[in-house]
Order: sequence, then C-alpha cells, then structure tokens
Amino acid sequence: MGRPRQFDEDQAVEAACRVFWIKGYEATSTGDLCTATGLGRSSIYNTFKSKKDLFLRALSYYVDTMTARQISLLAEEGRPAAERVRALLSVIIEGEMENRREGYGSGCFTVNTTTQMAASDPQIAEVLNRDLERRMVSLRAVIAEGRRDGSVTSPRATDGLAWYLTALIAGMRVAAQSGADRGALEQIATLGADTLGC
Amino acid sequence: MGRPRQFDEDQAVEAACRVFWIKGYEATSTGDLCTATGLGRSSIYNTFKSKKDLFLRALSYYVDTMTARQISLLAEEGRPAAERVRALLSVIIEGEMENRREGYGSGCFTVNTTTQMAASDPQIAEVLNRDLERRMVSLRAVIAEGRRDGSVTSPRATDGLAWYLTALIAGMRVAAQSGADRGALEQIATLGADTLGC
DNA sequence: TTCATTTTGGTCTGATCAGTACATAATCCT
DNA sequence: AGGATTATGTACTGATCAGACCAAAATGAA
Repeated sequence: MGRPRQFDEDQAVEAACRVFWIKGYEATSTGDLCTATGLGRSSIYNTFKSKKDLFLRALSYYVDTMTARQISLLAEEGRPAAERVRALLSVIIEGEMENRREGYGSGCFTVNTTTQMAASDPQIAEVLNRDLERRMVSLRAVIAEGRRDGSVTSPRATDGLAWYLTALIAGMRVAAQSGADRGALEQIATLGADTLGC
Repeated sequence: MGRPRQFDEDQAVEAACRVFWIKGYEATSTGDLCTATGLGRSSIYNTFKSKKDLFLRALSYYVDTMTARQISLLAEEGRPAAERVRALLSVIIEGEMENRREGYGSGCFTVNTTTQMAASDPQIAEVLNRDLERRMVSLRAVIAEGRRDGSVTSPRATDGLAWYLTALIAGMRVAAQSGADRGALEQIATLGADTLGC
C-alpha cells in the first residue's frame, strides 16, 4: 500500500558504491549521491536514513560481492590448492588493471576504507572485520587443503600464511595504486605464491 | 625588516602533519589546523598559501623523515644485507605497535594518502612517486648487496624483489590497520624475509 | 621618530554541507 | 469513488567550510 517505489534499491546502492569508492566518504556529497543514483534527496533519505547508513550499505555490498568471488575461487575443487591461490592473485591483478583501464583508478574500496575510516568509525571497522574474517577463513582452508594435496609444503603456521597472503594482496593493491605496472604486480604475485612451497 | 614571525615554520608543519595523518585531508578543517598548530588563520594563510599547500608540505615532511630512516637503516654496513631487511621489517612492526599504543591508530600516512588522494591529485601523486622511487632505490641496492654477501640467494630479478618488499611493507601496514596483532605481523615479516633466500 | 614592511588577530563572505519540511503524486484497500 | 499510506520534488535550514579582508602591532631602516 502507498505509492510504490520508482527505483531499485540494490541498483541505488551499487551506484552509491561507485561514487564512495572513487571519491571516498568525506569527499562525496549528498548531491553527488543524488546525481549518481538518479534519485532526489527525499528518496535517498527516505530509503537510507543518512549518508553514513548508505555508505555502510554500499561498503557491505562491495565486500560481500568481492569476497564471495574470492571464496568461490579458492574453494574450486579439481586442482591443487596452491594453484588456486595463484589463480586468485591473477584475478586480483586482472581486476586492478581493468579498474585502471576504465578510469576508476581508485584501487580497492576495501583497502581504501580500511586506511580512511577503520580507525575512527567502529561501525565501519566492524563491517571490515567481518569481511576480513571471512577471507581469512577461506585462506586458512585452502592452505590446509594444500598441505593435504601436497601443493603447500611450507613449515610455517597456517594462520601465519593466511595473514601473509592477506597482507600481500593488500600490498599489491597499494602498489597498483602507487603506479606499479602489470609486470611488477606479477612478480610480486609469483614471489608470494612461491612462499607456500618453501 | 617587517614584523618577525612568532612561531617556527617547521614545527607548524609537523603539527599539521599529525592532524592530516589522523583525520585525513578532507576531514581536516582549517580550524583543526589552527588549533593543532596554535596559529591564527592569518598566520597559516600568510605562510602557506592554502590548505592543500600545507598538506603537501606536511606530506613531504613525513615521507622525507620516514624514508630517510629506512634508507639509513638499509645502508648500514657491518651485517648481511638480508639481515638489514629483517631489521627494517622489525622497525616497521615496532612503529605500528607504537602508533597503536599512543592512540594514533591511523596507520601509515604514506599508505593512507596513496589510497585516498594519489588517484585524484597529481601533485600529491608526484610527492608519493618521488618517495616511492627513493625507497625502491635503497631496496634494490640492499638486495644487490645481499647477492654479493651471499645473504640473498633468490634467483628472482632484483627489481621484482624490491617491488615485492615494497608491497609487503604496505600490506603489513594495512594489516595492522585491520587489527593484526604483533604476532601476525611478525609472521608476515618472517615469511617475507625468507623469500630473499629461496 | 617616522616610514616601509611584514605578521597577527578578529571578522566577514559566499559557497556548500547534511538533513528537514511540506505539499503533491501515486498506489492499495474498502 | 474515497481514504489511508507511502514516495517524490522543491524549497528551506542552520552549520560549517576555505579563504579574504583589514586594522593593529611589531620590527628594521632612515
């Protein structure tokens, strides 16, 4: 009952996500959000109660879709676990290069938000922490599997290796943002993946 | 001639640096800069022509002092090059833990600025690029030295290893920001340093 | 002392900010 | 059709923003 909505909520979140991603939270105005979503202020404030609420929705949408892809890639059966890790790193490089090609040039929304807001906003930190834990779980699982299938021979602790990969991935994203070209990223990835087997 | 300045310019830059570091460029108001430096608006605008100019000064100050420390540590003679890299990683961990202890909790100003502004502001990107190149030069040098003294045995390209260490350090800083504890950071560092010798 | 020069403090400005108010429009239910 | 309910568009609000302006103050030079 009542007047029906004339837009798709998820689509609005996706559009908002792009703006927040490119400009960052502080530099994004509510006007920017209106133009990006194509909505009026009333619709935005009626649907999402505040700029920060919309940001949390946008961030959650981003981490969920990105992490879901990573997890499903790492869980693919049929090939050695270490090879799946290598595939993940390749996908990440591909994604960074594609972002750059399409002018997004703003790196990874998760990393950006971690360095911008995690320290000062507990709600945002919580979303990021939950996402990190999901990624860590899938990394620990693939490492453990690699030990079983023989593709991971490192004597180091599983948890340490998972943290290591997490850091390396974040570092690759920062490096990409610093101007590292594809070759550099590939060398980083190769060295990182080698670590699993020595 | 003229009325003499009643404050130290470098000290003001340092104070401004702390605020920009903690709050980020966008979230720092000119009022914040006044209170942090203890100066009036006139003095700030008389000395530095704009908020962004002051930011560039603050950022340059930060990267110069930080990178100088890193370079001198890596150039220390008397012990194997790989050990100096390990020492650098330890110093970085120590710094991150100290930041956290003292409530700075805002990670590394260089990484923060890279993810926040490098894509959208060419002047800032240039400062960051120059700094990155300096760090890369010192890393390449220490790796080459390690090959001579036998502490670096990796068959991989020197440049690739330098990029790898750069990415790993950035990744450690993001991990620290994501809540990684000292143990996790130490495991990352150990695995990273091992890479030089395999 | 007096003038030229520079810094400093306080005030002002026009723009923009996030969010609100309210009247109008579009639907469902009876 | 008519009333309840929800969405939308426009206009408004008070706060805050970066920066400008200007008069007073502090110096060196003459």
